Amino acid sequence: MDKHKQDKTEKEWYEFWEKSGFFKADPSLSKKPYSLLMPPPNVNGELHLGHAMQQSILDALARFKRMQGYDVLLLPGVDHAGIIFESTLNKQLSKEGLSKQKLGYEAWMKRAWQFKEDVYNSFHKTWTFLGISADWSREVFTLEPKVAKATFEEFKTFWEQGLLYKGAYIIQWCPKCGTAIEDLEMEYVERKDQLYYLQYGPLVIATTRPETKFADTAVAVNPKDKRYKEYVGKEFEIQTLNGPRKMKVIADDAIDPKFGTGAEKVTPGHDLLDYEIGKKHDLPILHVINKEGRLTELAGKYAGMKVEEARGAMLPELKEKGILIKTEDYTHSVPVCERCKTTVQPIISEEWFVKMKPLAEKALKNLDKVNLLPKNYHKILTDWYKEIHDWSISRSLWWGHRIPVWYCQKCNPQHEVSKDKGMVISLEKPTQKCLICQASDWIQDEQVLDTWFSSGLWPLATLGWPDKTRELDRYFPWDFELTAPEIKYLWIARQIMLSLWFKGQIPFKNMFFHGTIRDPKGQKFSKSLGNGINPYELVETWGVDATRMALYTYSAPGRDARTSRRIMDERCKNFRNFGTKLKNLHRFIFELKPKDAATSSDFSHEEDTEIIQWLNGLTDSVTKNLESYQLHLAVEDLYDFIWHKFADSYVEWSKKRRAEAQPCLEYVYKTCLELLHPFMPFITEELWHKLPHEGKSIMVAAWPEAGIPAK
RNA sequence: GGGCUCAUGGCUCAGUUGGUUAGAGCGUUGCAUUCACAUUGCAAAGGUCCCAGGUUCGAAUCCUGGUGAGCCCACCA
Repeated sequence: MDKHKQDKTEKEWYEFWEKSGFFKADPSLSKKPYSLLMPPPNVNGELHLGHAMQQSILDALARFKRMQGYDVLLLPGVDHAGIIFESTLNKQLSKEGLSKQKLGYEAWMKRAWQFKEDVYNSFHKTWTFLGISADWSREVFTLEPKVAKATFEEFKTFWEQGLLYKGAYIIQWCPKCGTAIEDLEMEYVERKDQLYYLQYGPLVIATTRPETKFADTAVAVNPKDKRYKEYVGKEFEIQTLNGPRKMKVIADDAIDPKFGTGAEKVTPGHDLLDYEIGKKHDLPILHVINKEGRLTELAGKYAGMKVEEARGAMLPELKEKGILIKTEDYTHSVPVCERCKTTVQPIISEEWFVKMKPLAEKALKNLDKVNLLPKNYHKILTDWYKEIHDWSISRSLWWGHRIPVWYCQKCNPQHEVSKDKGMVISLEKPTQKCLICQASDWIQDEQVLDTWFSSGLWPLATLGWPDKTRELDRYFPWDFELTAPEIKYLWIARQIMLSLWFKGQIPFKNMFFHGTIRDPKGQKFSKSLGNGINPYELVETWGVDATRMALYTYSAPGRDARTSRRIMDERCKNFRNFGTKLKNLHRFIFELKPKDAATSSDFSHEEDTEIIQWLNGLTDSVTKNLESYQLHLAVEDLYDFIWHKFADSYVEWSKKRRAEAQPCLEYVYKTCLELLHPFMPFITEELWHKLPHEGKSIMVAAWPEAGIPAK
């Protein structure tokens, strides 16, 4: 062994693999395909420990299947992540004293693409140092033309099938992000507020939001509530800050008689429940909150104030006019934007929607064709599909796929949406004339599509759909896909619906939900809490292979993990030591090989038989556990075998018959490296190269099979 | 208000379809060391597998109830 030969660095090995073309899918007909789809991380911020685990899992499976002789496609990509991308970029801009408005569309877009490029490069660095063996030649970004084409097809098809509609509905609006968001993009925070009791004619109602009083159009009670029976259907004059107004008392089942006084003000313009009540009772809709979260002219002298500001400002007047009877402390959950934590305002806005019921029904019928891990996700998704509601797909952002709808300026200045209005569905500016008025003055819908509208097509768009490509034929449905649990509805449920709807097939055969890595208290890691662990630092301290191994120990499907930098260090250190063990074994077996070492053996010595039997057991269990995606078990078995059974037991025994045991030592050692390669790609490659071997790399060595080795 | 998941030695976690003295790593204690490896080896201590019932020849594992923790969903005015 040439001791002076410098070992390759991890970066050099990575380049060697990449240059050798080992990462590329090889659609030659002789090999069976195995496809894995990388969940595209958001181009925003850095990859965290969860990403590192997710991608290490993908990589282990890809390497395993490759060694088994499959044509493996591990397709990588990145998501443009509309809302969170804009919010991050705009935050950055505001630090420079800039803003979206100040820059204007063109300049902002330029900055956006630059920002995207920076994040992209940092992702690539992370992927490289983690050793991810993805086919980079097929990498996809969700804003590229390929995805635009697929998204357009999706939109157009929905339109033709009558599943798409646009209209003014009550939606959740984030004043800070300046866009509609979905329920799924909101979270609730507990807040201590006041419950205000207000006089409404003869009744007293309780509300946390007195500022919406300006937009009330009725008072409602429960029809079974005896206290108020006599008032129902009657109209009363009530005192408001803009003078007296007439208002009707209506009865609706949705009112909880136990809340407050049992009587409620109804504000159809700014409350989801009230909107429904308003629809049923044909109430007018008033707007007192605008899209910036400020009160409208309807609020008189309070117009222009922010919601919470106005609430405080109007209290003295309410009290003075005798409208405010009393206040109570009240703790409740307030909906905030998941991205920027701003209080969400329900308002009426013109948005696009997709009718989801038929898609959900199809998904329900086919869900059992997807192997969901852990399998209780079957019920979780089923329950969601059963109660699906329409998908609000428009966002008032710049970063995203523009809605491919063009309005005729001349005959449809209101941008109305209907088959007999001047509008065209088209990706590019239409060249034809308006069918209604013969003009050709087109203007595109200003909004962009929800990120998930394109991400939902990820399994299809990445393979070139709607074109009938060879890749789509060969790699779809995907053999394996994995994700974090928090996007099970936003992403997974939708991928299933969309694939079934457009392709008639499930998108993936195996769907793996990994757990969430949390801090010791069980909280999620987050930038704001500052409790994050940077995978970079772990890799720098302990090496990639050790870090990957530590992550695999947390990879049991559906299991959350609690950890800390200290615990990660502990685990990483352990596997770093394991790596050292491997190197020392190599030294013992190969560098200190006795001169009279046997060159062949029938492995009939009882110690040889024993270790080979154990090794066969290991091969079977690692193979089985990889095939059932239980990487944590495979890693445990490998560790136990190599350290305790092989090094501590067999190698010790072998010392008394060192020369004779050589073939068995070599055989067991080499097999171990191969079994370990999917998990610890770098060290196994480095050591394997120092062994007598056939082939260019352990990456393309054949996966071991249990059995008596050939003599 | 519904639903899901978890509860195993000081800490972080394994434990396949119920089957002999319940495992690992870290930590702790003792011993060893010119031996491939102190980034080591050997050994030891440490668990009524949350509680109470039930099914079974047999339960950490299955069922019921309870307690505690976490998560998800829902139009908490």
